[in-house]
Amino acid sequence: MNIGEVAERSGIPPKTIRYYEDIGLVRPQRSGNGYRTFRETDLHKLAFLGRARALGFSIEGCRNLLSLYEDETRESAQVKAIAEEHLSAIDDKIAQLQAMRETLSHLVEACHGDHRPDCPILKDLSGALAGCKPTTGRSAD
Amino acid sequence: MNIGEVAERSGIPPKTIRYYEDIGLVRPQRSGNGYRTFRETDLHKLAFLGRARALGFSIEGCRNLLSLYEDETRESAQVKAIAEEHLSAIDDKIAQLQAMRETLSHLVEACHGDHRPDCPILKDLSGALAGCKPTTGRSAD
DNA sequence: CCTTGAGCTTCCAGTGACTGGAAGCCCTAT
DNA sequence: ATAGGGCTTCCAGTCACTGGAAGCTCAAGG
Repeated sequence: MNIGEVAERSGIPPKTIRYYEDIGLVRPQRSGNGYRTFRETDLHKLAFLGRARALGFSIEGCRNLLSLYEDETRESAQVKAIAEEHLSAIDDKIAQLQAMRETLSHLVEACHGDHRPDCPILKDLSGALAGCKPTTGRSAD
Repeated sequence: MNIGEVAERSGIPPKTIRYYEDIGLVRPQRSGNGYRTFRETDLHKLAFLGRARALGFSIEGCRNLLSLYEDETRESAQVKAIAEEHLSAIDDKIAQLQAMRETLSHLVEACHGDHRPDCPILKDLSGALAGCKPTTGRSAD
């Protein structure tokens, strides 16, 4: 197969496939005219990479998963460890995004969104403490 | 103030502050020796940027927010629009991550994580359909 | 046989938002 | 005079591609 066909069948664009070759994730052969020639196993590998990437694994994670996949002496614990590490990274990201979401959605709700300049979003960004009534001077530090 | 002091007071590292100057987010003055000189307003701006970045706004988003902040003729609707767009981007990311999390956590649960090579995580990545019992011989190809 | 167009090749540059490091100037203290 | 720390600039690297230019190859049509 040429690169166009693997691209279509694996769902990975030609550019990316070339990049994957560059960084040693796949090693297609070459035919006489210099074109890359992919076998079914290459296609399989690329599809594997596509799915791993879709699950958010980094390229290095994919590389490790792929080498475990091809290693018949692997222990599933190794795979699980990689996956668990990634899972916890995902959880961290979700938590971080949810914290942002929390703050931001409150601010958005509080903003009138009209033609006047007053804006609690900008007020917050400029350093005002949210929900802080200007009572008797001494506010939080 | 020199860069070190603003860095400490704004919580933004010197490198990043220089970068922000490069891309035109702040314009500190220069003293005779070539050192950057920051005023309180610069510090304020940097703190603003720090908070906006912490909420996940892109640099361009920050630039827009900052220019609205400094624009007395702004309409809060403009600010709200930026924030809402960002909020929806955050929601998209959260959804995407949660979808990954969902799949991945099922796979991790299903993996024994022992010293044997059998691994549902790799099986899934290699293209097997999840929950597909290999009943009477005819398995997936 | 020639042309045309698609498909392939390589290489270089850019993305976002920094971050690290090198080389060198400035300032203060000893 | 020297040592150090802080400041300056510029260049390169990160991550995972993506776009584009210049040029070769191949199959089909005239």
